Amino acid sequence: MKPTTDKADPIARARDAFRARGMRWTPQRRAILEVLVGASGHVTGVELIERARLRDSETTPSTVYRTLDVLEELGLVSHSHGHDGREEFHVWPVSRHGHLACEACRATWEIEGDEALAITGSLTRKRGFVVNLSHLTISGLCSECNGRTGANPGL
Amino acid sequence: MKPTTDKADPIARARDAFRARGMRWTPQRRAILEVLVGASGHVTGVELIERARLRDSETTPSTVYRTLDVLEELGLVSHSHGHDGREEFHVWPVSRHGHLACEACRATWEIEGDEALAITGSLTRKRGFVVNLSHLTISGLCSECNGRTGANPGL
DNA sequence: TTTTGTGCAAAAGTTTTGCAGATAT
DNA sequence: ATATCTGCAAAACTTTTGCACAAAA
Repeated sequence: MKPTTDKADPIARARDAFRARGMRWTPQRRAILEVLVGASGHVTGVELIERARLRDSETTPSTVYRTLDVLEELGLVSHSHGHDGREEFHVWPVSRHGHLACEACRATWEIEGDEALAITGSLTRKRGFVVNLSHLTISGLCSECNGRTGANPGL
Repeated sequence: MKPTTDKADPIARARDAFRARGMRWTPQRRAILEVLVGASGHVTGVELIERARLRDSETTPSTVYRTLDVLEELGLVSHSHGHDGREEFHVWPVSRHGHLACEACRATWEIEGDEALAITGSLTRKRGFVVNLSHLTISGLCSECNGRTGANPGL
């Protein structure tokens, strides 16, 4: 039989992490975590606010951003910035993959497996640098756009 | 003897690019270009505004941002976003290199040569994807910080 | 002279902050 | 009981936009 606290449940782990530091486990924090866990890939601050409101209509922007700060301090979440400059958050990089983004058509693909290894490998070997794959977005031109782009003399 | 228009001068080339498209070459645009060319690495929008003002005190934010848009359309400048979310601009990626950034100590290194090739190579071969190196920042933990970091259970 | 660019001022959009009241422990 | 959170409202900041005037070609 299972214990009431499932050790594999990320939400439960987060709750424990909060409590272990004397911080409180509130409905808002739970809602925000649930959204993050349920999201595949990135979520912007604004999306997070909207989705969290669906679960707890009282959730306000300030709470969301403050919670995200805490989550990031706890190492449970990390954020980067999209091409529009807005923050993009993601939880527990369970699926350790990066992204490939075409600057022309805006399409994206995931980078994982061999490709990921080709990128991280040399840096790890030569520099001892551990790449945070989930934070990685490589941009450029995809094969389709590469043909029909005449611009960018400098790139 | 040299021609009056030095073909190697990036400012002159920019001026020609503008005029070739029926766009005007103004003191403000010149000032902004000079700042960009004179900057090593990235400049944020706000920095650009301040520095351009030193050369032409009349320069306004709107002009700076509008000029940057144009420069980007012309392929003379590209931008990305720093970890604080602000835009970071850089001119003519003459030195085609990416950046490596440690999330803990914030130190950065350049990625070029073999390392750059290791990263771009597989993507080009397998996907025909042309990486925009000058837009690339790989983050993670450097060898020094990697040892002394206990946090980030998920990373 | 005509088209394009600039300055000004206000707006937009995301994220932050202060404070009084509410809540988890 | 009390230290921590939340909501609210206003502010902070960067970037964008509209419009009348100025300047380049």
